[in-house]
Amino acid sequence: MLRILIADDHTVVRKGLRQILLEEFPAAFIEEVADGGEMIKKVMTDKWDVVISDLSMPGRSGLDALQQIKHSFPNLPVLILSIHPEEHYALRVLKAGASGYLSKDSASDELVKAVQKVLLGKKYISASVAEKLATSFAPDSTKHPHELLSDREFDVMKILASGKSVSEIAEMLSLSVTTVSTYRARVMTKMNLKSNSDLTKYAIENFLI
Amino acid sequence: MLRILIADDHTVVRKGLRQILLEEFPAAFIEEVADGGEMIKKVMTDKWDVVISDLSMPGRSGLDALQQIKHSFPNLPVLILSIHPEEHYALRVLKAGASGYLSKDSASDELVKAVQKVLLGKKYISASVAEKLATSFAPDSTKHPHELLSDREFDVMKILASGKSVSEIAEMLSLSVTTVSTYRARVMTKMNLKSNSDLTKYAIENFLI
DNA sequence: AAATCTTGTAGAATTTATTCTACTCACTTA
DNA sequence: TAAGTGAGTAGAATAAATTCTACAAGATTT
Repeated sequence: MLRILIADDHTVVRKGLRQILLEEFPAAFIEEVADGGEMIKKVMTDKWDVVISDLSMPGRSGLDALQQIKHSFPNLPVLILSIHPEEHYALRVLKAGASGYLSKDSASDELVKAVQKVLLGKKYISASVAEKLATSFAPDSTKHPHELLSDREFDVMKILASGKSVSEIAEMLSLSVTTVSTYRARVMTKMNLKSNSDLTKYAIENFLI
Repeated sequence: MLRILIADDHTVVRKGLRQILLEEFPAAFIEEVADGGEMIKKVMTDKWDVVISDLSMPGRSGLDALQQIKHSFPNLPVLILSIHPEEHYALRVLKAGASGYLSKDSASDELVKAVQKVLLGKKYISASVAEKLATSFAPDSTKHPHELLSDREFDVMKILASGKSVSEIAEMLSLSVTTVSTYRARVMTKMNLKSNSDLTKYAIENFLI
């Protein structure tokens, strides 16, 4: 019998997952837990065919729990679910040993497909994650993206992240605005971001400001 | 027969809600829609006893749709669901005419209780929302600058903080770019900030994004 | 009831930012 | 050593954002 463990702190989401899975696998035995700690416990005591876990749960996070599970049961497939768009976490999650990463707004059939795939021991990789994966083979991809920046680019990046406008920066550094814009464009390409606010988020997360 | 309309862009959440409601109201007729526009359409064409809607959906937001619904059907109870903790949105949502505000991590029985209550024409107010309500009558209730913003301004502020450009927002909300710029200017004045990155910082610090 | 403020909306004119291209100089690499 | 690459810099053309103004509908205050 197919045994599926669901871990998510939202009751609504657990019920929804259960429902979707039961429609496809009517004979499955499905159990639900609400946080990472319980998930670990269940994984240790019972046998499962697949675990579907939220990434961000109270207490021990999904990622943390994932690593621990993988340590004890390297062959147990774990699908990670998240409210975050794929681009931010997918890589990190796959590197930690997950068999797939799905954002919570995926359609039901995507979930079902993913489960079927990982049950065969394969990985489930969506198109956008695949792309991300491909670029991650670039030679210097182990560094933090901001380490790719040249000095001037890095300067401009930090000042932008702090909230200054392109023309203020041009004034501060005695450069043409177009020069600053060029730096900005290069920064955005290298760091794979779009807006100044993305920069601010990045800088905050990485303690650059 | 009890007729319930569910609006949420996440399939998983819709299924979960349906499941929880069916357990309590086995005879209920439940329909699902995935965005604010569809919700409006359904509300206009059919008769419902209660609407349960997500707050943040693509396209027309839940708040926006709520106001339109309340305009046409002042007596149709609408329960608003959100992933955000109650304190930030509850007041705004209730003021817009919702019958209750629940965060998505509420337990199933809280949802059921809320539905039962609003079906009687009453409001569902959780303890923490009640407290918030009470303090909102205190004279000094403008601690957080963002509470000064109008609904539209608040919408735009959040989207800006998340990194979207003015023109993307205009597109998303079907407004002129100049309108969005006007909102932005008003937001900046009211919150006494200068750049979009300042907004991002603010939003991160105040858990709005 | 009248006067005043707030909100939602946008146009015209203007300011700012971006793109695309390009040039020089230093530094690698075949 | 010749050729290619990356960094620092801008200009012209274009695109995006802002400002200032305005107006109607509601809400609030006097």
